[in-house]
Amino acid sequence: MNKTVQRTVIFEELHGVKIHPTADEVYAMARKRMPNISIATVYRNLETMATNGDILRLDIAGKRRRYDADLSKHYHLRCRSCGGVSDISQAAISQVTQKLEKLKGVSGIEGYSLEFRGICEHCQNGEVK
Amino acid sequence: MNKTVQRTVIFEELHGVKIHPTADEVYAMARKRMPNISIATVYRNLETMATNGDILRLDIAGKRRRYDADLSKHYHLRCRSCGGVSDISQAAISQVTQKLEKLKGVSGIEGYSLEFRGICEHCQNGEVK
DNA sequence: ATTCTTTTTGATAATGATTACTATTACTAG
DNA sequence: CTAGTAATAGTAATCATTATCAAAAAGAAT
Ligand SMILES: [Mn+2]
Ligand SMILES: [Mn+2]
Ligand SMILES: [Zn+2]
Ligand SMILES: [Zn+2]
Repeated sequence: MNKTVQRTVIFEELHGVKIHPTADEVYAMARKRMPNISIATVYRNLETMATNGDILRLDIAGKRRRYDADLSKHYHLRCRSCGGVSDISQAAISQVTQKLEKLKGVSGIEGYSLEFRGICEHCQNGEVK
Repeated sequence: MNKTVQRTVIFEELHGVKIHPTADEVYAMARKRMPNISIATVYRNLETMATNGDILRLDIAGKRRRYDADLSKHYHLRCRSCGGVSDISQAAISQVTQKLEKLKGVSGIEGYSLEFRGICEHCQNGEVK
């Protein structure tokens, strides 16, 4: 992992925002400091950083991929209208959801999805799919 | 919503399997009964049925979209290795997860994702993004 | 500092899933 | 049956992401 100006700019720009930007949005931010940076460089580095655990990759439900420089454990609220992502702290999550159920009209929260990840029975047994 | 043979075939094929197929997989199944059916027809009808609430659309984490004819409330296990989806009943879910944490080696479950859906503060206030 | 080796970049092409388009065909009400 | 509407087959377009690759930059070794 060599140090490059591009890498630094991408990392810093991602750290400077709270909007959980897409690659395109990071690209737009980076271009202001580095007009010749390539969109491919942005995609490539965001993926590398995410793989290395330096940033979070937010892969959700058919929408564009977003990235998060905040590595602390927390949850996200995705807006059905604008597609944006905002944070929900882990500490607040259970309290919030219980209260939200009772406070109608105060919040737009409409539901949540729970997805388990792992290795299925077939793969555990080495069967071909 | 007219009745068409294609619609019936797609619906029946989806009901006949437990694998939560992708559009491609439904297409492959449907072709056996109707060799000239178009992939576009499969995509179109699966989307329409999902929108109408006749089937479930399983949009998960950057993977291909899958569909489920089982409308009962239940959860899914997605395999990291093959990408397949299998069911977890709602009744079993909390018991299972607690027990799985203690039974190492017996299950491949490695984590889960929780995503909230709703309208964010900005959109609730009618602000442009 | 100079050369060599490896990594990274920028530009662009390719990919792959989904969606859009359109002329033709199938439904369905009357 | 016929007119009017909806759906289909075939294919093109879209769009986010990946892949490719020659040129440039970074790091290591002299
Ligand atoms: Mn976050
Ligand atoms: Mn299911
Ligand atoms: Zn919003
Ligand atoms: Zn599997």
